Amino acid sequence: MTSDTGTKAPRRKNMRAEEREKLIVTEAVRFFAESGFEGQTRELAKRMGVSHAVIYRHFESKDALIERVYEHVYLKRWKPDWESLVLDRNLTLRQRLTQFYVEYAERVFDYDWVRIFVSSGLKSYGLTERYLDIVRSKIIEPAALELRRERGEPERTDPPGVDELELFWGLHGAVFYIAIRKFVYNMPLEIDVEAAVRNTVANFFDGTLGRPIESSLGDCSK
Amino acid sequence: MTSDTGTKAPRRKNMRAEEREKLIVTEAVRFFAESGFEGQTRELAKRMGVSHAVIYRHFESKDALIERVYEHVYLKRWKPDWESLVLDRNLTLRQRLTQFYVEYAERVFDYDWVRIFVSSGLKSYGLTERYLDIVRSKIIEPAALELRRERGEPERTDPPGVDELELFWGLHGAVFYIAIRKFVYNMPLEIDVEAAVRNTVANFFDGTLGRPIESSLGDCSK
DNA sequence: TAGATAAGTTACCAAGCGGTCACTTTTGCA
DNA sequence: TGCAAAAGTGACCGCTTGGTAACTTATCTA
Repeated sequence: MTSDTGTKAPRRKNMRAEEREKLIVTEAVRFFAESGFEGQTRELAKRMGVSHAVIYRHFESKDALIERVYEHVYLKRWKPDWESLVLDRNLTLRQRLTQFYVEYAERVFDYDWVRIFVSSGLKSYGLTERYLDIVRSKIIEPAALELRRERGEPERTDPPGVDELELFWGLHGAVFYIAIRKFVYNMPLEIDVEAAVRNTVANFFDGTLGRPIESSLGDCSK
Repeated sequence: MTSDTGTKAPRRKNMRAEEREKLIVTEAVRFFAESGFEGQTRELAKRMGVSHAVIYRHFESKDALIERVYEHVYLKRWKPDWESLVLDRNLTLRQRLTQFYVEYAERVFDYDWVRIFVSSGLKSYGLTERYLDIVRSKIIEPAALELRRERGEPERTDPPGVDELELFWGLHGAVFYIAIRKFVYNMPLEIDVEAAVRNTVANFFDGTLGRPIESSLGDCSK
């Protein structure tokens, strides 16, 4: 019956533990992004063409797997360069934030990331809080301080007040909402994401009344 | 054993169907907002001090109940006045949008509404899409057309282009993100919501550079 | 190449869950 | 006051689901 040429050909390929674990995490990211964390391990296993017991050979529990998914999705995407970018006084604050948000959107605005982020916010394992702490301390606060200078205010060293922070949370929200519309609300975005981000930052600085409507190519690099 | 005074006192109170249904929906709204739609009917019933079969006497299925929750949460909160408010040329566009978003936030920014809205976005029953259609056609598009006039552009009748719409989606996002931070990400908002909304709208019109940082009392009524 | 070890499978458990049904209790009304 | 209809209960069904264990198959190495 078997048509192989004498050498016992394995019907099934085994993967090395490490490789399989990686694959499980990768698949799980996409899977949980689609189904939410209620998605069943059997379904996930089926996607990999494997029995669901395999998952439990490599992960202690479903929760342990979810933990790994978090790590993979959150921590791996933060670019430490961004922290110095915001402080780089060779550029205007507007240039810095434009570049930051364009790069940020590039790395973070995808189906998996956005949905898992929002899902876990609803579940509140405390992970979104931790992530947003990073955003605040590395981006929002520094930007608020830089704005003082940009505006030519006298040098001060006191930490930014609530209103100064709120301002930049507002920008962050406007940008992030682009991703929410696309990946959570499933609204068709007729403009490409980069252009949307550029426009959002531009409008943040200039205001609506001070600025003509730009084409989607929106240029604010200078 | 029974200490009542002779008249057969009912051990259990029955509710009228209509009243019970209302109570179930009310409780379900809060319950699903907390637990997501995976929350069990037994748990929900326990909160009402009732067996879970009661739910199935009044609702065909869990899905039917969820449907009712949607209705209750979404449709009941839209104020038709808003549609004419946006068009009211006795006010500046800035005044109109400030008032709209302040009222909108007042009605819509609560734990139940925001979480159910986002949850159902992730599940995509198509309901968020329908809701956002209302926002677009009643607020975003009219506002975009009014802005042309505000800017003193020559009268035109063509529908607003993508970029004109994007601009106002940006404002909407910045405002809504306030609610997301508070009820989804569970971030402590140190500023009151109305002030945050006012500041967001003000910044939308003036831009950051053109405007001093305001105190949380942020006044932009004139 | 034998056999130890790692990877994968099948069958199963026990708890959870949506939903139903026969029954009891309450209540409105003739 | 008595009784039929409405409201509520508890036990049960069957499917799902996370998790386990005994077994089979592949792979690495002495």
